[in-house]
Amino acid sequence: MAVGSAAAPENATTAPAAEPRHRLLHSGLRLFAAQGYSKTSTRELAEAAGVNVAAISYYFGDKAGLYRAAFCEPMGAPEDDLARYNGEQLSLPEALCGFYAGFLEPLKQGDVSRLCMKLHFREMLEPTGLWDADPSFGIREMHEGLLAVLCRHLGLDLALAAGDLDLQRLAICIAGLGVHLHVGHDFNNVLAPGINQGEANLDRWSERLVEFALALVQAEKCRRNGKGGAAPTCSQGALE
Amino acid sequence: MAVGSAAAPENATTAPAAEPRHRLLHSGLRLFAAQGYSKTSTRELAEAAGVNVAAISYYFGDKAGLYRAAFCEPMGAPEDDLARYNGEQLSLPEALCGFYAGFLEPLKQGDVSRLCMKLHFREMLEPTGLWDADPSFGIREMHEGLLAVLCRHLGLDLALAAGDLDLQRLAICIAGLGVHLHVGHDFNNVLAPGINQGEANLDRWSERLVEFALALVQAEKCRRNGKGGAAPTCSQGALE
DNA sequence: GACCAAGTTAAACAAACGTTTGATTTGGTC
DNA sequence: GACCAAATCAAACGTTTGTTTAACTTGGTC
Repeated sequence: MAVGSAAAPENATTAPAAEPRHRLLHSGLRLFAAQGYSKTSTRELAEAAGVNVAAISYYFGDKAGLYRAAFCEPMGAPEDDLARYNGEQLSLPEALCGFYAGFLEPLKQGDVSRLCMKLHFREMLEPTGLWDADPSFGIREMHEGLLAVLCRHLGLDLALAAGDLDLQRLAICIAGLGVHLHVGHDFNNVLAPGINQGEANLDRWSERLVEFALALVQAEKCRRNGKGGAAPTCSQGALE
Repeated sequence: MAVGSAAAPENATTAPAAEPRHRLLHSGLRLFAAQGYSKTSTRELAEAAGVNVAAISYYFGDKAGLYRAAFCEPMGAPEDDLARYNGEQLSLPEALCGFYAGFLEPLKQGDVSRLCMKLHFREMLEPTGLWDADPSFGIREMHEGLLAVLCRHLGLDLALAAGDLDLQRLAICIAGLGVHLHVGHDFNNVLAPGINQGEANLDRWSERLVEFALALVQAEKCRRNGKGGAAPTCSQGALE
């Protein structure tokens, strides 16, 4: 008799520890992140977890259920991340530092968090529809939080931000620096060996990213002040 | 009787047009880029191309051969890209403009080039070993070309670049802006609708990216001049 | 018309896939 | 010891996978 993924042996009388479930979750995170959903077979998942194949459907319904669980469960609330950089009273460097902390902390915390990040960014190239279904990993919230921070420090109206494609480009580039840290992680390690290894280097990443992001904001601010009303098409960006 | 992927009907007497081969190459590019290697079946590929399944092994040996061909064939020589920004006489803005042109031109040229790019960046997250095997898409050459440009304009010794992790970080970030344009392409289109559509917007991307990259270089230059020999650990970056 | 190699086809192949089954073990209750 | 639900298992299920086969069509040569 199969158990739904929501219920399950959590509510056992003496908590006999649903370790098979946890082991599956862990091997799922590891294997899905490393080789993708399709390339990972149920038997491979079960063997890596040291459990029987049937345990997958028993605990998670099916393979997709395990993927969903591995994708969603090991993650903190998104409000935590948002609060770290979207506080009204924060200075721009502080806000950016908090923003990039969301990218760097998973790298410090070890494999589990890093693989979880990798699993999420994989969905960028190969969407399985989990982005929309799961509100917990809100990339849209992240983007709009970043827009709010930028508007506040550039003296722009947040209500007009959506149509201001140059502001959007700035936000995309600032976020892109953080994203590339993960997407290109393994690759960067080959190009510049050791650049992601050790807490010292990660702290150095944090410093540089904040400095670089500040430079981007500054460049955008200068551009906006510099051109005034001179150029014909201005803050709107041609839409063709 | 199977035909090797190298030989094949090119050398037919009257050139009866190996359109099945070309059609397979095209549907392979499209489907592999959209859903990945494993999620794409040979029957799906054949049906999309309007040919028989056996044509895959006939023209490409096997599924992996088709992937390899779709990955490598539709690409120009890498020296073209390199020459665009690594010329000794180029100013920094010119060099950066040439650098980002390599990212933006595929977006202008339509679906085929864009999908080809997507197929390549997918390998970042899910390496199939084609990076090393195929020297044509040299990301390493791109990175080192960029390092050369930066050294030239920052007044640094290229021979010391490899160990200068802060310079490496700068190069990674500059490249990351271009990479994120593709990796986050579909996503950015949702966050900021229309931002990648139309030649006008792509030209605007080019302007901004060059400005932003210049700002990054400037920030790094300031940092290096500002600290002088004051700070204990300097341009080397701790390796722990 | 015989002949040939290139190209194309439907059908079949073994292997791997995700999932389900029914029996068995486990640990606690009465 | 009887009883039960939760948990685990090896074995089998039907499907889909990548690949191969052998028959067949085509177009040009002698």
